[in-house]
Amino acid sequence: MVSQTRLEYGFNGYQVPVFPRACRSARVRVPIRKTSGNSQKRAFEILVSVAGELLQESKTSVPEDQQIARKNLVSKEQEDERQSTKCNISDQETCDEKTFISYHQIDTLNKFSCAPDWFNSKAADANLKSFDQLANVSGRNANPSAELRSSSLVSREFSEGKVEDAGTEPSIIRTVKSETPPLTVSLDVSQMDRKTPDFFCSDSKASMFKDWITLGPSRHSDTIDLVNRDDDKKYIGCTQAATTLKAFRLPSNVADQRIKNLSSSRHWGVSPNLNGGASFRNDGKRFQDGRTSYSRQRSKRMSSFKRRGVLNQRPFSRSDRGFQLDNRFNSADKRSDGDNSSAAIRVGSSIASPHPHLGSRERNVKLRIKSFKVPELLVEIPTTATVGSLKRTVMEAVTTALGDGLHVGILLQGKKVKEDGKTLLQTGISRDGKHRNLGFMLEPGHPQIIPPPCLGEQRITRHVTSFTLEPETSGVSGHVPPVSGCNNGGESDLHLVSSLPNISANTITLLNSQSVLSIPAISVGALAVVPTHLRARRRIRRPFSVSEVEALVQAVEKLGTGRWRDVKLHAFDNAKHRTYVDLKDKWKTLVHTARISPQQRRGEPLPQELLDRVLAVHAYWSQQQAKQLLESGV
DNA sequence: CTTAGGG
DNA sequence: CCCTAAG
Repeated sequence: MVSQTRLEYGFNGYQVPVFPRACRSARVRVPIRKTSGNSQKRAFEILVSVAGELLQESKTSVPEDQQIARKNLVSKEQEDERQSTKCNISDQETCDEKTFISYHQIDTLNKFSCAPDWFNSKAADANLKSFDQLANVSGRNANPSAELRSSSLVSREFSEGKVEDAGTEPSIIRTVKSETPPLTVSLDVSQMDRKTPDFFCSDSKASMFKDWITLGPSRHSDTIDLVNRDDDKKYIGCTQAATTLKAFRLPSNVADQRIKNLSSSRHWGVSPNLNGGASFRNDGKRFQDGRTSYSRQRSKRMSSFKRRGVLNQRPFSRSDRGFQLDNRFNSADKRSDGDNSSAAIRVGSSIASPHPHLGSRERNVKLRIKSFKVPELLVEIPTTATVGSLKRTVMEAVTTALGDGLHVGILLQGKKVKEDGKTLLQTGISRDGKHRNLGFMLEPGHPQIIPPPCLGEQRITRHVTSFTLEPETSGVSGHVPPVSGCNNGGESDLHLVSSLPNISANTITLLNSQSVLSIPAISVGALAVVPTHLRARRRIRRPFSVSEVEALVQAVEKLGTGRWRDVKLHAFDNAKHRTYVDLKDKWKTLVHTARISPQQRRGEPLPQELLDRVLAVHAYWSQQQAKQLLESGV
C-alpha cells in the first residue's frame, strides 16, 4: 500500500504542516498510518498556500549588533540548508500504522522544508530566489529589512473571479504569483500527490477541499466521525475521532536554537534580526521539557518589559485572539458578533444524497469546502536572510496564523448559524434539492474590536488564529498517547466526515462575498517593529473534556488538593498541554461549577455525578487540610 | 520548581 | 489562562 505522505502541505511550494497542538510539543510523535486501519478516525490537513508581495523597504539602518546577528543567522541558515537537502520526507512516508515520525528527532524546520524534489528545485525556489536577489539589492541600499507582506488571495480571487494584484511596484510577489497560480488554502486529500507541484497552486486543479465533508448527525451520539473517503490513503492522523488543526510548533529542544535564528512568532510580524529570544513557548516546556529554558524565557520576559504596561496601553491583553480590524470594522462595531472579523472558508455545498434510498433522515449532507482564506500575514525578514529562512519565516507565520483561537462559524445563506445544538436538518443545511449557500468562517474565538495600539510608528498586530475542528474524543486525554494529538472539548457541532470524492464543480456555490469579510490589511509600518521576543503568547484555550474532568476528579480523590504536580503526573502525564497549574485552576473552576446552578454553567455539561464527586472530594480534603493546620498549630 | 490565590 | 508572591 502506497503511503501518501501527509506531511506535504503546499505553501507556495513550501510545506505547512498543520498539526494538532499536542503534536507540537517536543517528543511528540505523529503517526503516519494507513487509512486502512480505523477508518473512523482520520485527520484533516489544511493546505496553505500564501502568496505575497513586497511591501516596502525599510529605510532605517540596522544597528551593528543586529547586523552581526543577521550574519550569524545567515550562516546558520546555510547550514540548515545543507542539511535540509538531505532530508527526505519520503523516508517517513512509507511508514505504516506503527510507524511514527518523531519530530523530536527531526530537525524540524528543515524537515518540514523537506519538500519533494520538484519543490527544492523548481518553482518555489525560483520564486524565492527572486526575493533573494531583490533582498540583496536592497541590502546594498542599506535596507536590511524589507517587508514582505504575504497576503492571502483567496478572497479576492473568489470575489473577482481572478487574481488581480493592484500593486504596481515590481515585487517579488509578482514573480511568485506569476509562477504560482493563485490559490490560497486547500485542504485536499486527493491532490496530495507530491508529484503534483501545482496542486496547491491552481484553484482549478487543486480544488481546495477536495474531500467532501459530510455533515451529518451521527447515529450514535454527538460523536463526530471523521472518515476518509479513501481507505487506501495514508494519513497523519489522530487516533481518535477528533480532528484538530492547529499550528505547528517546534519541538522545544530544537526551538531553543531555532528561536534565535528564526522568527517563530505568533505575530504576523516576524523579525529574525531583532529576535534575541523566544517568541513563543512550547507547550509543556514550562515545567517539563524545558526546565531551563522556561526560567530563561520567563526571566527574559519579565525583565524586558512589563509587557502589558510598556509596550502598549492594552497591547494584546485580551485581544490575543482578536484580529486587528481596520476602520470600517471599528466603526461598524460588530462587537457582539464577529461576523466581520473572520477569515472565510468558501464552501461549495451540495446537498447530495449518497443513498437515495435512505430516508432523508439518514442522509448525509455532503459539503465541500472549496477553499479558505488565511488572514493576511506580515512578515519581516532581513534582506540578508537566506531564501531558506524566508521559507521558514513565512511558514511559521502561516502556521502561527492557524495556531490559535479560531473558531469555525457557519453561514447559511449569508446568515450566521449560531445554534450549535440544532441539527442540520433543523437548520436547513440538510435540505435536499436546494443548493444553499453555505459558508464556513474562521473567526476569532472572542471577537473583539481592538483599537489600534499606537505607539508612534510601532504598531503591532497579532493574529493568533487557528482552525480547529475538534469533535469530542472518547478517551481520557490524560491517558491517551499524545499521538492522538486530538484534544477534546470541541465546541463545534460540526460533524466532519470526509467522504465521497467525485464532486462536480457546478455544485459549488460561492458565498455572498458580503457575508464574509476578509481580515483587513495591516498598515505597513505597523508591524515587526517591536521585537517579537518581547511578546509572549497566551496559550489557546482548551476546555477540559468530560473525560479529562473525570481523570482529574479521580486523581484528586486519590491525591487530594494541593498536590497538583502529583495529580499532573498521575493523571495527565501525557497531556503536555495541561500543566499542574492548569489542573489546579480547573479544579478551582470545577468546585465553583459544582456549586452554581446548572443553568449558570457553561461549556459542555458535566454529569452531575461528577460534580457531586467534586464537591465531596473538595469537602473532604478541605477538612483534612483544616485538621492538619490545627495539628501543626497545636 | 511548586503552591496558592488573585486577576 | 495568566501572573506572582511565597515557600
